Amino acid sequence: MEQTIKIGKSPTLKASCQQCSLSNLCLPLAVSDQDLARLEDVVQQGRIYNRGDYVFEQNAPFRSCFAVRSGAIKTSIVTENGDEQVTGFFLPGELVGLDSMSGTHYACSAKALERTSVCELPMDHMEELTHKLPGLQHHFFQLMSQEIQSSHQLAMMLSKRTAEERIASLLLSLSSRFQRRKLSATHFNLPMARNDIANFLGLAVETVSRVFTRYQNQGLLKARGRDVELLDMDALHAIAQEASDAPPCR
Amino acid sequence: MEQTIKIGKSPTLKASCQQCSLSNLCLPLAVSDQDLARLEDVVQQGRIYNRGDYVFEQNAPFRSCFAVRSGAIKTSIVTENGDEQVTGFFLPGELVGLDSMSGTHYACSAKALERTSVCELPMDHMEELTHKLPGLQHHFFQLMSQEIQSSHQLAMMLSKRTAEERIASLLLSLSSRFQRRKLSATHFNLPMARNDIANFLGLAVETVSRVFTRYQNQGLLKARGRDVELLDMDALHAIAQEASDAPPCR
DNA sequence: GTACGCATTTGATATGCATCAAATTCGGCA
DNA sequence: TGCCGAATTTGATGCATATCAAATGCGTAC
Repeated sequence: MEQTIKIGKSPTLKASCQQCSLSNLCLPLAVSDQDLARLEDVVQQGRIYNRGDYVFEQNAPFRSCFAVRSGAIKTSIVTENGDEQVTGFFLPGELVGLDSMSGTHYACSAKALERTSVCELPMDHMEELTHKLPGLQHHFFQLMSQEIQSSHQLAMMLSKRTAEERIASLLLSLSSRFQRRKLSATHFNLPMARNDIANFLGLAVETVSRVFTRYQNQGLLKARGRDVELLDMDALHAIAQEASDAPPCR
Repeated sequence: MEQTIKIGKSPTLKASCQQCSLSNLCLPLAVSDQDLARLEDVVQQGRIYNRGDYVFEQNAPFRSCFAVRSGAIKTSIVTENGDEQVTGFFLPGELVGLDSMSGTHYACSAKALERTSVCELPMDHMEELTHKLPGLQHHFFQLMSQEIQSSHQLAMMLSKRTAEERIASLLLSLSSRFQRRKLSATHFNLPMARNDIANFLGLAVETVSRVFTRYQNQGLLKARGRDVELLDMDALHAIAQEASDAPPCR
């Protein structure tokens, strides 16, 4: 079936970063007004993808990174033997594709989790621009560095944390990212399926489901499908950070 | 005891990247000769650390990244509750500290695993330089992107692979990195303790030890302490990549 | 050379989570 | 509105690996 209406192929417009409500997330004041104008010459706005559409696929020739305007994207890598690892979820104001800048082909696939609009950043042009604008260059260094950090955090979770801790952490991460966008920090819709959560956190779907119900029984949250309400942020924070109640030092 | 002879504090010399045997790893031909000269004005060479010394510590003010000249470095992050995650091992020709460029303080600690010499790259000066040299900027983007990728690979390992697969992968990774430096790909000394391996791979020390002896019994390798000889690279590759012998598709 | 402490190995047991199986609910579409 | 496949939930069982415990080996300093 899958009647993919490829609006993504519609003519792209010159972006208007100045008026974008996300500009302070996407490119936090890194650039002056006249720099913004130059940026807009390079950035292409208006690509829209439906749920399940690929923004780009692993091993396709690398051209661009993408800034999420609305919706949500998940990235994942697939090994030869076919198993997949979800490497990240990207919400509005966040930049997808930085891990592919070292090669000629995309290192992961990026799939729209819901109807999603993005701005395209052709990286050859962007690199020219970052070369001219030190602030923008610095900003890109920061973004990439942050992504390394968050990936290290993920590694920490995967190797040291229990299922409950991982899920609490993810919920709190999403919460704070919604909050950054002036949305509710306690009541939101998960953009991803349980399956994606499980894969991302290195758990089985069943385990994720069980933890959700457990949390619900404990009154920490209320969840109906993807609709989630965090009822006890303090408890969740406590769970997310606790490892052992043992003495603080090794 | 720990009679730390802080040679690291000795006067640093202007680097001579041109004559460095690692320059093709560290900065692969990214820059012309005259650019190299400028690079050498910024890079400081000659810091030496003894085993166990910190090159930098988590939460200390961020200033510099470090290129390994000889020896080996491990990086790790520590959470409030005190547990540690080794996030990487760095061998000669590799660059440490890229994950800290997004903040004002180091995001991890870097510890010398053996007697180690590094070149210091003060990042404020480096950013001026990358700004002037597009090739160098591009190179830095590549390095950072690679680190994101490898961190994603680590995440994949931690969440999807068995203990045997993880260890085979690490050994092969080290092997190919030694080979890049024209050293033996099959016979080398592990720069890190079993403990570090275990932590990095999200395993218990005992498990690492057991897998080593199992591999030894199967004739895949010979290991006496840190001295390792890989006897059957093909088998190790097979183990590292196999997940299921099931049908190739999901 | 010898002794100490730490790293590594080996063994026995416990457990968190995966896996298998099946019921239930949800969401999209006719 | 009602149906169908997919997503989610719930239950029962097994296993890979952690954990606990202890022996052995090794490097280092005296």
